[in-house]
Amino acid sequence: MPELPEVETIRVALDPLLVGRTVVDAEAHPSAKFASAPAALGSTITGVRRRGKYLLADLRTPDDTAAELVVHLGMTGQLRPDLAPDGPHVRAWWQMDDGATLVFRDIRRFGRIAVVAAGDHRSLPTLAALGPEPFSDAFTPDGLWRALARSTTRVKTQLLGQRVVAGVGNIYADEALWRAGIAPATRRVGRDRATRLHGAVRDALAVGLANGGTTLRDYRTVSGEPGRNQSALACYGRGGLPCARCGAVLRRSVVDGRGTTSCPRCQH
DNA sequence: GGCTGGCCCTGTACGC
DNA sequence: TGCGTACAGGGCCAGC
Repeated sequence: MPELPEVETIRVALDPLLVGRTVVDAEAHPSAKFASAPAALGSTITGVRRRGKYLLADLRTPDDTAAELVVHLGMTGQLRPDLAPDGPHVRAWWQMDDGATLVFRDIRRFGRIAVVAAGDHRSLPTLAALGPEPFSDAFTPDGLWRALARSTTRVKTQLLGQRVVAGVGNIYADEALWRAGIAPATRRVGRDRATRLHGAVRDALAVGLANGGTTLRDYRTVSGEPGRNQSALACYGRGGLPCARCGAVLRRSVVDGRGTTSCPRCQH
């Protein structure tokens, strides 16, 4: 499930392959989630950015206007130049003027593709309302505390909601809450705990980024390699195993419908 | 306006 | 071996 570290790893690899290239052919699955991919036809890619879990390719269209190709990888999405466009689970592809073809493969079809006018994210409400980037100056301990205090929703669900901070999914939410010593179902987070959580979010994401992302099943880098962060996880997916901090058995539970692992002793 | 829960989607694991 | 069922979960939306 690609979260910020996985999407950023993909972005870094795609940037040199795509910037300066013009899309000369494209095709998409008829589903409304993917059907607008060919709208990038004729456009030149001028940059590849990331916002939260969204990849944004800046486009200069044939009539010289600015647009964006927005890609969300969902749970099983991959962007690969080494896959055949007619292969299984391919939902879209774009052929570039250098002959390379970027293929979007998405087994479960939870991904999404949109071509929009630059900055016009009205058709993507989560992107439009995205919170601060976790490594930006806009993400502060005080801002996180205030954002969390505005709601009584469980802290893990708030992290997953993308509004208090962008780019955190189920894996890194569990990891960050474990690092901060906060129980995932907590509804009230005070200033001190928000400060701990702020650092923990950054730390968990930074480790994931340094390891090229977490591969549990489907995530692959642009070159098809798995990430290396799965062996660095302290909490997510380790239910039934001892907590690396206190030795208690990590507990598997469901928080607002999401599978969750936490330590019953050191996460309060 | 905030919150909750259901839906989408398909491969895998598991029980019978 | 084959079938049916549960489960995984990010984003969106309807309903309260």
